[in-house]
Amino acid sequence: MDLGERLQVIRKRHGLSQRELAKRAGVTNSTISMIEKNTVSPSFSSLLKVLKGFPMSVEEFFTLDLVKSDQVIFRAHEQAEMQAQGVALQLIGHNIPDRGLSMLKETYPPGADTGAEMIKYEGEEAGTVIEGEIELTVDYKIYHLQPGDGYFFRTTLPHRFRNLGQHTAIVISANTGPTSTHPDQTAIGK
Amino acid sequence: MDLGERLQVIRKRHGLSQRELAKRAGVTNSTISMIEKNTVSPSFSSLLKVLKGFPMSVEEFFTLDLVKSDQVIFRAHEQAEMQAQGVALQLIGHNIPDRGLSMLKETYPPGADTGAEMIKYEGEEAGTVIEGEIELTVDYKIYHLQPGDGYFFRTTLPHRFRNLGQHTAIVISANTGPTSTHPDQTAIGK
DNA sequence: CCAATTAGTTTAAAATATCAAACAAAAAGC
DNA sequence: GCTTTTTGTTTGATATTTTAAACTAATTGG
Repeated sequence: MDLGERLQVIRKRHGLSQRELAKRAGVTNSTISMIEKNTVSPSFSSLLKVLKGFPMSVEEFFTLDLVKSDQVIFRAHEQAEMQAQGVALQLIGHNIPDRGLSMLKETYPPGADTGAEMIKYEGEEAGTVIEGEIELTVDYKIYHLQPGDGYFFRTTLPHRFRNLGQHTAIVISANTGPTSTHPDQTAIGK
Repeated sequence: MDLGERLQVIRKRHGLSQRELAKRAGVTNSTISMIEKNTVSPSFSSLLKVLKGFPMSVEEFFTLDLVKSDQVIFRAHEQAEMQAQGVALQLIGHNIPDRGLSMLKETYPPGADTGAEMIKYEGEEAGTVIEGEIELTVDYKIYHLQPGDGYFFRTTLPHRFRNLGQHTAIVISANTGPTSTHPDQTAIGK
């Protein structure tokens, strides 16, 4: 954070000399000079006085972009950074259309069963198994999911979840669709 | 601009005592005390040191919203529990509009950071912490999430995830929106 | 060209911030 | 209850910033 440079750039942008800014701010010109040269580290009160000379808020002062940059490109840069900073992401579901979102943490005791397959309205559902094992039936095809496995399907297809194992199973799921706006129905409907 | 109050609120939000923050920042506790009581007006260098203790950038510090607003996170105990045929469901987010769905399993090593807050296109994001601790910033408000806690927010708000803890953190998240149709961008963009 | 103005820099007192340590008050253990 | 720990506050010594004024350099105008 080069405070001095920041102040100087902004001051010049306003077309003010050190003395002119100092006068408006109620400080001496030497103060401005030293701050800009980073000879001193101004007190917060002094900084406030100086900014009043523009005038400019503290937030604005610190968030002002000194270099003109393209917003889109800035985003791309941020995105690259994030991956470089060690965040590992596993995409479980992909290619999605339209609709609302609900996320559920589902705990399946041994033997639990969502019951006979049922059809929800237009929507999608994705999920991943956190703990235990789950049997998933979608469109009359049977899948066995273990921790780390994920799934994605259209809720227009008949589906069912069962825990046939000996231990409790935990699934984190999210689903979209008209029913999502009615949590109760969604929950029971699962 | 009540600098003292601002610092105090943010410090407490981070769950730090004056001494603890001082230690991390490399200043004395008396400095923190006096700044918070507005007894002194800290030098910019001191302020920088203090913010490093969080850590937090100056921009973020001054733009952070101090007031509590719309609920963004849903604590473990706040989440609606539902039972359907022996399946325990915890509703984490609710009331959702329209859009597609993507689900991610996100692994945050200690120190991981999604980087500067960024704004995605129209959409929503919900999630829950499976393991470890995560610091979530949404719309310049900070939340600390622990296993069982969940969150929900509009991706039009600037947001950021960080793991400030010593252990790996795992979050299951789902998000909707136009970007969801582009898995790569979505994944990295988080 | 030479004074007069304006620019930014530097210097030694005055004002202020920071540190180290002691203080008070509350919370946590026992 | 009592001690120990943790919290935030205060105080005198030290370090830093701020001022006021002098200084340099460049520019403007006559």
